[in-house]
Amino acid sequence: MSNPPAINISDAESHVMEVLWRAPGPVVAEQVVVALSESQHWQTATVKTLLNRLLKKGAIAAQKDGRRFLYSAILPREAWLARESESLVQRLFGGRIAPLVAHFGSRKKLSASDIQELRKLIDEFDDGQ
Amino acid sequence: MSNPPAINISDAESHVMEVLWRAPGPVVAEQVVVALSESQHWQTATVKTLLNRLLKKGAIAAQKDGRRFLYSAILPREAWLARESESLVQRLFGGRIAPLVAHFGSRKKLSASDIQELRKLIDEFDDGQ
DNA sequence: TGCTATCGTTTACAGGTGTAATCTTCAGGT
DNA sequence: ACCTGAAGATTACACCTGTAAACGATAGCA
Repeated sequence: MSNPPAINISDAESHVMEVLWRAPGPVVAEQVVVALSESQHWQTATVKTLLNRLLKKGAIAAQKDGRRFLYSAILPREAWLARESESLVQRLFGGRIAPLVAHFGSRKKLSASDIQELRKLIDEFDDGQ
Repeated sequence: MSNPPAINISDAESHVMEVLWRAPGPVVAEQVVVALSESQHWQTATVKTLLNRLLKKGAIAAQKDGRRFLYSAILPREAWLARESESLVQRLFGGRIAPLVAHFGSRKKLSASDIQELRKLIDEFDDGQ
């Protein structure tokens, strides 16, 4: 108990994080803008704001490289996924995923290969312990 | 295409909605306060603010009953669950639930009975089509 | 050495949220 | 016919978000 204060990533910020997570190494602001130019079309200024907010939150780090900065993620994507998904499953389905899966299934969101994949997973869990 | 504008429910608001969804019929504000007094300990005024915001958003309805109002949900819980869970699965796992399930599994969040339940579900989906 | 293109920094600004306090109205009791 | 207490309505207010524009510093070119 008494975890580190828990960093909150807003929706817009998460797009920036995704770029940093995917990048093989530290990136400069402009690279983020370019990487996002397809999905989001944000001004450079917008991305810079987001980078600064993430910095302030401690989700990313910046190291000076001459006149500009190289940004890299500190918060691991895994940790973020864990918090986000667990909190949603908690809020919406009382903490159990089966109802979530049921929900998806009943809305015909599952293809045959999804089902196959799920079955494999479950088999693994099962003999996993 | 061109769905109704999509009602957004904030976190605090969702607790109020849960009360309305659970209630067998319309309820007055004070009942909501009481119902929430365990989990949240909000002042009556806070709950009223939330009820009004939900009204303005069209998520709930109010019918006059003497000097007070009876509130009831308009937005179906099902619709809300659908939007919320699909958007999270989209954002976090590219729209597929298998990785979400894998995630939970790898974090040892699944009990034996969870696994059993999941397996049953999947079997159903499978011959369901 | 002065100008400009480029970075980062600061400021902006409206709308949503969490969390109420305060104001207004009116039904019911004295 | 008042007063009071409960309901709803209005106002508050700080922080977070989305989305930038404006400002300031400075490295490199002319």
